[in-house]
Amino acid sequence: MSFDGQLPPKTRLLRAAAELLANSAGGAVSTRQITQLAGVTAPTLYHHFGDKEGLFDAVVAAGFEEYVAGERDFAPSGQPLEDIRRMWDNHVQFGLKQPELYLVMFGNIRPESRPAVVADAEGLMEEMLNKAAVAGQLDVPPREAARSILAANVGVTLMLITEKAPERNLELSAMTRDAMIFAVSSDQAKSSGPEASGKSSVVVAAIALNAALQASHSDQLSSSELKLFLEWLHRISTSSTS
Amino acid sequence: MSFDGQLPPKTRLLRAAAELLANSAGGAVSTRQITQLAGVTAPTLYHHFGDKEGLFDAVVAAGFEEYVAGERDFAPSGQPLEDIRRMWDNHVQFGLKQPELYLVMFGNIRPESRPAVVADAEGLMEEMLNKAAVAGQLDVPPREAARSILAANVGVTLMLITEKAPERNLELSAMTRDAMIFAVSSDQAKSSGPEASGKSSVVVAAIALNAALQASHSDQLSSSELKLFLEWLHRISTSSTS
DNA sequence: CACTTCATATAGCGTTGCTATAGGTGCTAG
DNA sequence: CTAGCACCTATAGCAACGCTATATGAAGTG
Repeated sequence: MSFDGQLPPKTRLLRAAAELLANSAGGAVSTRQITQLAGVTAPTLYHHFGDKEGLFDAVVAAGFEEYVAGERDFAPSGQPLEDIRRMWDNHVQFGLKQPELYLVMFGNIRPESRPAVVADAEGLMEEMLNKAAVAGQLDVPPREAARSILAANVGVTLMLITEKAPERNLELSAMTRDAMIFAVSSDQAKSSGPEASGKSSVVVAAIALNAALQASHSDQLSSSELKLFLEWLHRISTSSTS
Repeated sequence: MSFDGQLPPKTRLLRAAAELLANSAGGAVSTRQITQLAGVTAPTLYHHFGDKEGLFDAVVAAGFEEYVAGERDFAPSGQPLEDIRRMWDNHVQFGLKQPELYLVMFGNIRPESRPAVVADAEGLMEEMLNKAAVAGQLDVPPREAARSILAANVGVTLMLITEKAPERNLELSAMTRDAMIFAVSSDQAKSSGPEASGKSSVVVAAIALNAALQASHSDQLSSSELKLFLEWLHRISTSSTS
């Protein structure tokens, strides 16, 4: 698993860094690890990339290409807002598939220094939202809408990454996504789009009862009865109308 | 500006770390800086906090106290959803006022390791949302709503932190906030808004659910389950609890 | 061949987080 | 009073870190 091949040292460094980053379960990656895996010594790294951060920026740039490629693959749909939905999902998928790379791109942020990648991602989304605006489906200027949606998108992705894979609840993403898209949509788009949250009053009432029961300690049911009762309540509460 | 006073070394270390962290424009803070400012040598730090991360956790814990205190100061309003709105704004304000501390708390995340502070913040918000659910103002289970809102809240705050102060657009926060709260609100809360009396009790909720269940034909429970469920519901509805 | 330019290596600087070991301090027991 | 015993802190230093001053090799050009 070494990159001592015939490739130029610059490429070997990039690949070594990317691989170590991907497998570095949260821990830091040292320049010595990278140069050793690349079969190169330290000055070579600094000759080509200036810094450790320069190298990581290059890795991020490569990762961003992949990200953008994924975003652009979804575009044929005639409905811009549907495309935004797919951009959101693609963003989340990218983050979950390469969490370490994602954290370098959108996570480790420093105040007052705006990573270029964020601005690019924002531009990408704004571009798409522009089409929606042209079609009269937007209720908010595209730039503001893009910033808002992207902020929520990043927040959700970061939260999902911190969860262990088996218990990841993608419902969180879907719900937040629809909420944001709905919020920037014009009335026209709202009525025609995927039917607004048609939650039945049953669900609302069940949720309310569930919360009320847990707040007050009713003694009308035995503990075993209550347990089963709450389980059913939960089933009703979470019956999503998709 | 040194903490060589009569305070115990543990306290001096905490204050020194907090101060250096607050003024470290994104750069790393070394243990040597901290111990020097605290007027203490290295082993003292490791005796009290185990390692550097332990110290930072302690600083975060202190910062979290402040955060929670801010969140709890807004609570008297009888309208839970309005309180959620204030929690959101307080969260953003906290992040902007102490960006470095905020980044340590919610930023530098490692995959598959959930910082305790996030879980706590989530619990705080869920608690408040529970009240909204009791009042029948929620369209989504409180836990899911809390996770979703908090995720967006963190995303927005991180995005605002990366912007230079003079050009920060708080409209981004307000817009995203309202979108998220609107999305989890029940129709009742949406339309009536301030009207809804927060007097809903277990009994009222049970009655509402009973009526709703009989009006619609939910298929989440089998017929036998439903029968027993309704019987229990009746028992709760007719109870004379406080 | 002389000369420049680019790319890589040797060796080491200063700093980092952390610790093995020892010494000082204040307590209670005899 | 003193012996012992925790508790706390300091001296000194290790291994690993990011990075670089300097030197060596390879390749192209006059």
